[in-house]
Amino acid sequence: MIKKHIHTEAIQPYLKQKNTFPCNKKQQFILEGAPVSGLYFIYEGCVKVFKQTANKNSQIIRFSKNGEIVGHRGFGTNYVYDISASALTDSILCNFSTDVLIEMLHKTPPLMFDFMLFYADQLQKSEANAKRFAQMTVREKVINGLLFIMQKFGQTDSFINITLSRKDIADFAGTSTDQVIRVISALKKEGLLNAKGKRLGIPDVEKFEAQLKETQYFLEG
DNA sequence: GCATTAATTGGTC
DNA sequence: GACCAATTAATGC
Repeated sequence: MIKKHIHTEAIQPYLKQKNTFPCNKKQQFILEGAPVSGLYFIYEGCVKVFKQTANKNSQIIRFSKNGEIVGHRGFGTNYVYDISASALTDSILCNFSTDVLIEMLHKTPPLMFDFMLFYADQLQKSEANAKRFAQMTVREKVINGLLFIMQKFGQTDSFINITLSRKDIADFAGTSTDQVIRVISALKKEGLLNAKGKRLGIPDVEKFEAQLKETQYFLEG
């Protein structure tokens, strides 16, 4: 979204004010409850956005990859971040301070417009999301989650282009690590899933999708 | 290579 | 389906 505008004349001065820094795998760069420090653009890599829940569990809200932004919810009226974010792979991030961002948006209406579309889209997805979670079986949650991850990060040679821990998959699908492992090994036995160590892959997407009953569309996008 | 983490399996409630 | 314990595999240094 920012990328699309990156060559327009008007925003060049602001781009100089961004702070680019590397973020290694597992490193957390947004802490829930911490004061907002602007918005992050993912220049390279993959990132997860999550929320801590009561015990020691967490819920993964969404994944982001290069070209996308994180921390946009802290922008505007919020004083502190209501989510945490950490890198899933070694990444390169750009931080735009809230001030710079505001000015940039004011001076660049097309960018502002794209931001608006982005927010509207996010809202729509999160509403669609909320409905569908409760009545899914564990197996369906896991299948659904894996499908989404595959769709988002893509697959080469029948293996998904990212390696997530079983815990991350569980946090995303809304189950426990135990359950994820059990579903995965069942799917493996059924020949619906490739698994080599931590790497997973879907050999036959159609067959895999067919495991989901009726009204199941993907999470997010 | 060793030490720490993560994955997996099996069992109990 | 949640929780725990024991074993084994993967990973970091």
